[in-house]
Amino acid sequence: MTTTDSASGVDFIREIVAEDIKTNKHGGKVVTRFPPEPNGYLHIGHAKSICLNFGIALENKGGVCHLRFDDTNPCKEEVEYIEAIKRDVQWLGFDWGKHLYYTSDYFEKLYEYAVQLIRLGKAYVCSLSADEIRGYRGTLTQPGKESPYRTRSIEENIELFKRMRAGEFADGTHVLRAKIDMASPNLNMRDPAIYRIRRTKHHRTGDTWCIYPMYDFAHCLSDSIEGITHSICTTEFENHRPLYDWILDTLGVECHPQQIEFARLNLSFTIMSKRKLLELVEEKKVNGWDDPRMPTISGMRRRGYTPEAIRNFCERIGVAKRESMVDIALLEHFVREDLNKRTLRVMAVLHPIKVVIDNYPEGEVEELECVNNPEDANMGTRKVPFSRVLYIEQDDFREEPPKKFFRLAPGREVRLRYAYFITCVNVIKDEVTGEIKELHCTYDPETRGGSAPDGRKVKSTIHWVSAEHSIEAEVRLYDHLFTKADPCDEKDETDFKKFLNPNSLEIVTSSRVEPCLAHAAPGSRYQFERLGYFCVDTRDTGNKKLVFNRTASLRDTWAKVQKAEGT
RNA sequence: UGGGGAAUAGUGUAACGGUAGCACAAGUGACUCUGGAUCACUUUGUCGGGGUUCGAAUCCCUGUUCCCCAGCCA
Repeated sequence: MTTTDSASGVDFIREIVAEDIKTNKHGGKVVTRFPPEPNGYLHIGHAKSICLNFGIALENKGGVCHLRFDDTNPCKEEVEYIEAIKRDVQWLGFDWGKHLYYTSDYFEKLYEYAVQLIRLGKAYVCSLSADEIRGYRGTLTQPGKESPYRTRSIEENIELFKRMRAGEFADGTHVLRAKIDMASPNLNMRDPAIYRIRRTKHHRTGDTWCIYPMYDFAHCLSDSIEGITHSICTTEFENHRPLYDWILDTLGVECHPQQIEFARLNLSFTIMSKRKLLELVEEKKVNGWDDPRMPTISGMRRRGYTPEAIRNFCERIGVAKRESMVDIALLEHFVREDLNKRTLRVMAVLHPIKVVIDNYPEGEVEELECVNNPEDANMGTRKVPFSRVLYIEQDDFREEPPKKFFRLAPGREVRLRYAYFITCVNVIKDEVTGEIKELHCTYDPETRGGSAPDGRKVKSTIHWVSAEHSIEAEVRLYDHLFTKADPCDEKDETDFKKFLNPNSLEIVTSSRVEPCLAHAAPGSRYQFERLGYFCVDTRDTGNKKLVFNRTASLRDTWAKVQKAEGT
């Protein structure tokens, strides 16, 4: 695990933690938690939080990080999400050990805390409707009005709250509210609701409860119950901290964790809102939560990302409070960096064009030795069959080569990687359409393996496969999900879908890959030489079908040249 | 015209009164049997205006801009 505190300073949260350890604030303990709501899949923004929370626990002796499902709203939560979240955290490389918790496990305790709050005269049952409560709340600039139910006696409140629990009231008829200050400039302190009635089956507690605690009430107390020392969350909860502290102080609990806020991750050309991601899934704009175009952990895993790459990314982006938008190129950099070191190189031709080597003996096949990974000699070599009829990439041939195009062209000699120098001698076209059907070339037998005894050089090396021996595969090329760096930067909340990239998925159906890929394991990763990093799709690869997902393309200087020349 | 936060190269993030650094991106060159990788070099920055100080990204004053909050969501 890479948790090296690189050259310069640590982030402000780690600074606080270090200081607290030094001053023995929590008896020297460090207990953090990652508290997802099981209402969707985890995304790269969650990965940042996971790396932070588990990372801090790992870096400090005796540190622990809990995984706690914040399941206080049964309307939105499902078991499927719980399983997915656990899988994703584990896959990222983190271990909560025995510290797996659910807020719903604390429902009884939380109920008792609520009763205690009532006894203290600090909570009351309010029978205003939701609309009325909103009206009484006031506005950002005007104070709210006190609810007429605010003065109910403690006894009456306890009785009513009991009856709420007993299911005597319909949804929405009553709510338990903290009695704080309707004139507070912080709207969260204007007698926030802390329990509501919801006759919804809970995915874990079933029909046991018909009242459920609100986040503000449940979260701080769950932290306290678990002995959390540092409760790290995102900046939108900063306004909630006074309430977090008020509840714990008012109840006088022994453990009062410190809430610390950091800025959530924004990544260019994608979105990070669980709600919006759900929308894409439900409206079939993508093929599920694990669609390789999604910024979800499961999507990235299916796309071929490695946990190491994601962790390195999370470490590099840092932790701070300012709102920011990280360039998705940085994420892509870290996958390439990791995959470059670890993947087997193979040859695959995405858009094949037939090449006949005129002077190569018909029927002959030779096995040529290819390096598996030039970055790592330990990965060895493999044999790849070569024969008279080959496929090369359409892009690697130009009948009329532009300037700076180094690849194959009529009369030009190039190297077939690990094979021979070939020279294009003829171009066969369809008489009607003019489409290039096949290329005829000659090879130089002296250049076997890829180098010329006479020392002559070629400008380019291209990849190839033997027509007869190669196998067919489907290759899925992905591009950014959105065409706009910040798709949510619009007045209208629904506008983000206008910027969905229509070309985010390109399916190439008749690619030809090296025979060694015939039994490639689902999920295994490769570099297709000169093209990019690809992995075998775990969902759609079957007996008859081989499907590859492009994780990331290789850096392409030629594409840059073309772009610069405007061709 | 309430309250809470935040402003450092194109992007992200350090520097905690003492040389503004790192990564990505961009550019140049070297090398190369991947136009990959690698290596070297380069461009670009402290939100504005005042002040304190020998010295300010850092401290003070002031202005500006951006983000969050009026769910019985989290």
